[in-house]
Amino acid sequence: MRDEIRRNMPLFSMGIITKLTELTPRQVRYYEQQGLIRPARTKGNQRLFSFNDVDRLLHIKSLMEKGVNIAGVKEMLQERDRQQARESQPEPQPKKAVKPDLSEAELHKLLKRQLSELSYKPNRSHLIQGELSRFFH
DNA sequence: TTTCTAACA
DNA sequence: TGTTAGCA
Repeated sequence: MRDEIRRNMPLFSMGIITKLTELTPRQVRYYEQQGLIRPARTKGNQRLFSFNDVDRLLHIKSLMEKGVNIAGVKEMLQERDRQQARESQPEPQPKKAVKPDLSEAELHKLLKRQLSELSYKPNRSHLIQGELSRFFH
């Protein structure tokens, strides 16, 4: 898996990242504070982001745009990290329908939790519920 | 010129 | 989240 090395190679400055993701530097730094990403640093303490960081930031952005809060985003990304860990490590067990079912179920849990939290926000709640309703048949 | 940290009318 | 101050 030398592809992982490429994906994690620190390449992009803050300026490139903000253009690539359309996030503000403030937002990017805040997400780092929250432990959502951990970019490398230059000798001058400048952040250097990898393709993986870009990926995560875009993921974060899309979730935030749907009204998911930081806590929710954290859980979603943790779930993504768990799946990646399982893919990198040899999984000697059943080859097929185990991993997908589990992650799907957990995803639903998380979304339900989000939905109940959002119900206290009279403002956007109807929009969010409309977006998320397809997960609860 | 760009980015960093810290802090707030 | 925005924005600003003061550095490197």
